[in-house]
Amino acid sequence: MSTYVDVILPLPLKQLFTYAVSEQEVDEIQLGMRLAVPFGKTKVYTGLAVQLHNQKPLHYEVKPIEQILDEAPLVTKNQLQFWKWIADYYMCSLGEVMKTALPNALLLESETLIEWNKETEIEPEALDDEEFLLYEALQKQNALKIHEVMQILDKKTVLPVVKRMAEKGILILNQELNTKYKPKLKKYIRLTEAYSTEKALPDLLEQLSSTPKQKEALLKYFSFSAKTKKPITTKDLSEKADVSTSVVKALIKKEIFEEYQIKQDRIDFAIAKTRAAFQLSEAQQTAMQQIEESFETKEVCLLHGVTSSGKTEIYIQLIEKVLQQGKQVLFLLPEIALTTQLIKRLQAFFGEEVLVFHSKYSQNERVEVYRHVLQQSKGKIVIGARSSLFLPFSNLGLIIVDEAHESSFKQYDPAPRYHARDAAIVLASFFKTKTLLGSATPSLESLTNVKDQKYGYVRLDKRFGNVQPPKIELVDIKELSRKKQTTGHFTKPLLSALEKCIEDGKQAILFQNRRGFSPILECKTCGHSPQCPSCDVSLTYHKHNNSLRCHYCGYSMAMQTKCLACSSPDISTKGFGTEQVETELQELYPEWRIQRMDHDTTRRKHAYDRIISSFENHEVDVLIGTQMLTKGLDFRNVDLVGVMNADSLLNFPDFRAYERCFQLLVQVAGRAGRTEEQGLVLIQTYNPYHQILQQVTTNNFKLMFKEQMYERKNYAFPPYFRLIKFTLKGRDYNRINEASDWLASYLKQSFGKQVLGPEFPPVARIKNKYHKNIQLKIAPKQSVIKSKKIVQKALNSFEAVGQFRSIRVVVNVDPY
DNA sequence: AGCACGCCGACT
DNA sequence: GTCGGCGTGCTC
Repeated sequence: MSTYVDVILPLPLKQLFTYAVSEQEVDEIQLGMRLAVPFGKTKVYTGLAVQLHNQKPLHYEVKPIEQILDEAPLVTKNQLQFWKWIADYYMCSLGEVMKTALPNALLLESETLIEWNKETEIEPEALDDEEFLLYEALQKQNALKIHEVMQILDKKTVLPVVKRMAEKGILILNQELNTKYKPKLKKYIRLTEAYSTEKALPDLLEQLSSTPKQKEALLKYFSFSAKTKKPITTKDLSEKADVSTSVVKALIKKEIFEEYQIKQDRIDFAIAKTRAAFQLSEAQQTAMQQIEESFETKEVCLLHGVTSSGKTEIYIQLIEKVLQQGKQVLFLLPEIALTTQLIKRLQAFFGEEVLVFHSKYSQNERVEVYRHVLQQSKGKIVIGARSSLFLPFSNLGLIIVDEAHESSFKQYDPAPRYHARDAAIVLASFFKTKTLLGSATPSLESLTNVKDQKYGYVRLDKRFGNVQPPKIELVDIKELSRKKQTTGHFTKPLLSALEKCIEDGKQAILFQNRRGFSPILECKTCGHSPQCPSCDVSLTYHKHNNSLRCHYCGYSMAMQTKCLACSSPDISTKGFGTEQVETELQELYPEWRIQRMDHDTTRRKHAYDRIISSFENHEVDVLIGTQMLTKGLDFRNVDLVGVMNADSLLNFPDFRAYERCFQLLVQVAGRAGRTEEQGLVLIQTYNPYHQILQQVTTNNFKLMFKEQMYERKNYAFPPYFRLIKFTLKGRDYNRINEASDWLASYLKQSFGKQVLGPEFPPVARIKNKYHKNIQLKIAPKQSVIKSKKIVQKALNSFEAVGQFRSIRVVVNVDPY
């Protein structure tokens, strides 16, 4: 008989924890269920049962579990296997994976609630200041949480005070277990039991003969429920019977009707599917066949299709085939592309078979999607951001990763720092199924796998309906500026092209890869520029609220009119962002309708949709934006795309900068001319002869690949070598230096020259913590598993050094 | 991660 | 002299 259960706790701790279970509980517990368990002196956490056994732990007292939270497993065997792979490969704990994998509302956590002890008589005069403050607060509110007490008393260590009061019997402390998920309930009405038989009916009508409106409502109720067999709300009934709601309320009062509640879906499924038949073009059909052929021998296929080549139609056909086999489909997209047209198209076709899952959903909504997937009750197709990999699929038949080159598929913070594209392939293999990667600008990694015959490859290089690719031209800012043919940040060719475009009744997109007004403010007298007090960066000027802000920690201060160092009023700006582009253009053309789309203008939930649809409806002439513009948007009426400054993309201190610049520019260019007329793309730059920019204008993907691969090989970077990046963080500058030197030399014992650094990143201090990086390169011939074992050993030894306890090490496998 | 315990500087 | 800061260690 098993009497112990091992659980995963949603904490960054490596081990499992063992709890005692009673005989009765053993029968109820299945692996994959959640258990509420006590942890430490006060806390209760949600643990996940992963093993039942009867080996009594030797070195500690075992605590019993508190409660079983599920009636059936919430996490499947497949998921657990996937969690283990993620934890292993990305070098993090299972607890961290659990925290990412389960919707937050399923992870309850206990919270100490502080309540007034009503039994004890209190004389407010006898209380000290802090006690009185709490007394006052508890007059207004029944219960306080610890962090609320912290705010009221305005200090961090409140527990001594609270405990003292609890001992005196003034306060009661309660551990509140909050089951966070709350189903949404809606009130309906029905006949009470006394009247729900046929016999009671004549009696009832007789009783209501003197109240015609009530009788009318009752009759309408009968006809409605006979016809539809559906529940009805008070409001609906009163509308149907054309009486006021008070008439229905009166019937409730007479106990003829009663109210009851039904759980509601928060997510609207009321989308009718059309399955409008469409014909694939010849090119699409060939591509489709090639994909299916490649799936016969290979696990992964890369669909390399230029923008608007009609990849979506191919996806739809493939999904349809998988659905016919009764299997599930996972469709992964970068977060930002999720609110767009693609979803609408899939929903229009598949209707309520489509479930959407992304970060703008509330916690409760996510639980509902999770449960639908688990029970396979609704929606066989899940469209979601990277975290939807963790949904409880049981019967997956295909994974599609669209825009597979997107670096946002890599999670950066917190752990697990997984890459959704790579993890998707592993997940698919657990289900013995296939992965399709789609992109207009595939990553060098994926292309290398194609070259090595690991992936299949299908090319779609004709735009759908034979739309011509846009004409791409470079504009030399340096030369034009010498000839005085620039206005602000606009060159003359760009302005004339804009004018022509707007005159023709078309729309234009301007791309500037920086938000805000201008990144750096500089005093012309002394050269000082305002810095963030807790990070090593200059503050960015934001014009709309006249402030200076730090993009790292969010610190903000009012814009200064005088230099903070020398009080000179002569302040100038360096560099420029979307806000400044907007201002300049609006000043030049006051009559144009200009809209900005960046982090700042899309913060609210529907802001993004609103901007997109107003642009689609041609309520806007020029759209100015950051990267956000490049993600899968399909605008029909755009004739011109202008890139304000391509150089800012090239000058990143990162080995992927050129690749990324190429991808970004090709993606931006793809927004132009998606109808019959050929679009124009103008790229402003100081380096028109730069090889990458040349390759963009000639659309020379092959050359770019060849050259970049040569560089990667030369400098031993991915895809040839694998990378693991270590970031050490700590408040003490000297300590961080010592610690990083220690870890680097430890690693060098095994890896020699393959260890780079330690080195301070460009921004060495963020939120008052110093950062220092070490990079480990793993050669193609070296075993990744063995290397990771050595790394783990190094990290364990590092943690054992007492002096380094205050330093956190972040491990990032395959960093982006 | 959170939380308790324990050791030192800024105030009554 | 105490209170409250933070470094250290532990959690089944």
